[in-house]
Amino acid sequence: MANIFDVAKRAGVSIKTVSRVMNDQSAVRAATRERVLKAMKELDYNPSHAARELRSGRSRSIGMLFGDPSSGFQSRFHHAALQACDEVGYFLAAGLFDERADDWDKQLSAFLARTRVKNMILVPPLCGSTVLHDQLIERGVSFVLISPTQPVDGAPSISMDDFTAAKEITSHLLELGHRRIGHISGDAEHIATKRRREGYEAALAGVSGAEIDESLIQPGGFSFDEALDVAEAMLSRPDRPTAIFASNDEMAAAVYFVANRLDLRVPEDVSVVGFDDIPLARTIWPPLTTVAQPYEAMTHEAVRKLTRSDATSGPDDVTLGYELKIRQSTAPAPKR
Amino acid sequence: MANIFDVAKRAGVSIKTVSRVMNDQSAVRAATRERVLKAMKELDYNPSHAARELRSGRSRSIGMLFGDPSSGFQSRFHHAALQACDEVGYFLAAGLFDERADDWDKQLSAFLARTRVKNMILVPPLCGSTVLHDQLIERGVSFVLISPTQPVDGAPSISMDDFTAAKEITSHLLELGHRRIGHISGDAEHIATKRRREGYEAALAGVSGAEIDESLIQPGGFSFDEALDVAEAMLSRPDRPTAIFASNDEMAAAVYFVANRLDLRVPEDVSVVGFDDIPLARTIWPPLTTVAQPYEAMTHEAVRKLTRSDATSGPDDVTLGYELKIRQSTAPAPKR
DNA sequence: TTGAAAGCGATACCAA
DNA sequence: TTGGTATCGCTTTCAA
Repeated sequence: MANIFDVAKRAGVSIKTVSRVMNDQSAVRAATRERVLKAMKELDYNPSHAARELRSGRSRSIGMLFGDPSSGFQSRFHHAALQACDEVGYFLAAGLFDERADDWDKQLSAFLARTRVKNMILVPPLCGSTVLHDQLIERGVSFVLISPTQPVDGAPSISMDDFTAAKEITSHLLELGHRRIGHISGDAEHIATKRRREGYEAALAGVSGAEIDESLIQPGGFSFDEALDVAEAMLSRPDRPTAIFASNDEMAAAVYFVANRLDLRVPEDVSVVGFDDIPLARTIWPPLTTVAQPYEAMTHEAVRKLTRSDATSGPDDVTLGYELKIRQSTAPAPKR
Repeated sequence: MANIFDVAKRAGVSIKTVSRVMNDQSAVRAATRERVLKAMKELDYNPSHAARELRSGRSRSIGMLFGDPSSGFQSRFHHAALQACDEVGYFLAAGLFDERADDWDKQLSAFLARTRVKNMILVPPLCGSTVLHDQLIERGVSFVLISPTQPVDGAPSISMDDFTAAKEITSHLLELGHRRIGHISGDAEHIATKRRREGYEAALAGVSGAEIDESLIQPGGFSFDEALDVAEAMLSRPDRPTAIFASNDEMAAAVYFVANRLDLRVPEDVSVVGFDDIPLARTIWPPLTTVAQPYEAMTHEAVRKLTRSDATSGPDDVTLGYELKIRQSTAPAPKR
């Protein structure tokens, strides 16, 4: 495998010039740069990332921590991150992280020590831990938050417009004639929970017959298991809602689950909508109407923020668009 | 961050001795080793993997390629691999791989060039590509196959006992009184497809009334979308089966999907069993009876084979145990 | 059993 | 705009 000396020799320059070309430094004449580039291509040159990392002290990896393995949410981010890192020639250093463990700070230290990453992308639910943020700041690790619980000083955040999306999907339900619409909200600490709930309430506001009923809004912690109980309670009521908006797809799956157990049909007896568009959403019956998060765009933006030297470019906090996926879990409200 | 010199100084030895201790080389007196270990701990020493890699020319990463992002199957392997690599101080280099793309050999070259991995774990469906194997062999990359399509010379393989598991889960159906049991098989090229089908046939053999009906055995390519059509055909027959054994969970989900569309109830009208135990299996309604693959054990074994220097230890091909997960998608056969 | 010195392939400082 | 050379932290060879 060719190294920098081979390239330098072939291009008739010094290794330093080759290095300059690789690192996009300006002080190289265009003609020289071309020669070097050509030599690299001809030799199928690939810089040794070990050597670059060793000498520069900078890691060319971006860290990402994963928790619950069953979350379709995280695997979509993983996929997007792999893509985004590829494109900028970085590596993705994935780590496991058990949020429920006591020694999570040890886990973090070990991860940082092993990988030496200096840049991380934090996705929910981990991105909400202030203790985690403090540790990272203390260790001089930069990070970008995706869909964060709350803003963190000095850390850019990337989100989608949860409020509008929630409002829109709730309006979809209203247009179908639903007036009693339940909401299973997420983890109380997460800002998306609040935004989605607000969107839901905003859609309801002013629609006659669709007044907000606090008892129809219950927390499900973004968890399938937790939502099971909430859905059970909601659907067992004599005045049960004709539609339920779950704050994520896993909780929507829990609603399906309970509906089936109670012999209610989706969407004939109860319409269900979710949020996220994880793979599950199109695999269950009926295919779930939901909001597709811009996983790819969010992750690309995060990687860009972490790798662009002109860190001042663009605003610190970015909000990206979503897509409403109308599938078959919603139908006109049943007559009573 | 402490380096090897700091450790050497503190332990009162040369850096070479520290290196020996790190690399588990025998030629170090026990007392010396202890001193070095103590110094490392006190200084919270973490060797620079960049330096080790650079100098030794060996990559400390194990490569793993991921295809279809929606596969719960792959995300379970990813999780297991992350764990297993952690334990032996290796890194997981994950790569994206589009099997349908024409330039997949370019993708592979790029992956190998960038990461310089010399060890890979190949999981389905990628592990079946002979072209991939040839490329890897040509490039001097060692690999372990998990649940391979077919044996590859010189590459150890790790599988589970597909035959017995399939036989057992089919027997479960027989015990419930089912006699017409459909089978949606997997990708024809994959050996697991064959083994599972054989297990299914073996269970049926000799059970009166449960003779094999070739028209009840149809290929679904391990794919949700493909299985949709097959399930539709099978469940639309006047003499439709009372139970279906799908060769993986995603295809079982497709059976649920179609059953619902046709107004058949699972398990009252048709029992369904799958294979793999992906996260989906317990999230859909009713929870799917399936075979849990030993993801963690398989992956650990693969990592062990790749990292243990005593490569001769143990047989080349290993078969691991599975677990039957009886859930609620199976019920006694309906009377006709 | 231990140590001295060379060198892996880049980057960075200082000169030219 | 370009090049020489020290250097990052470790492993390896050779010698003691």
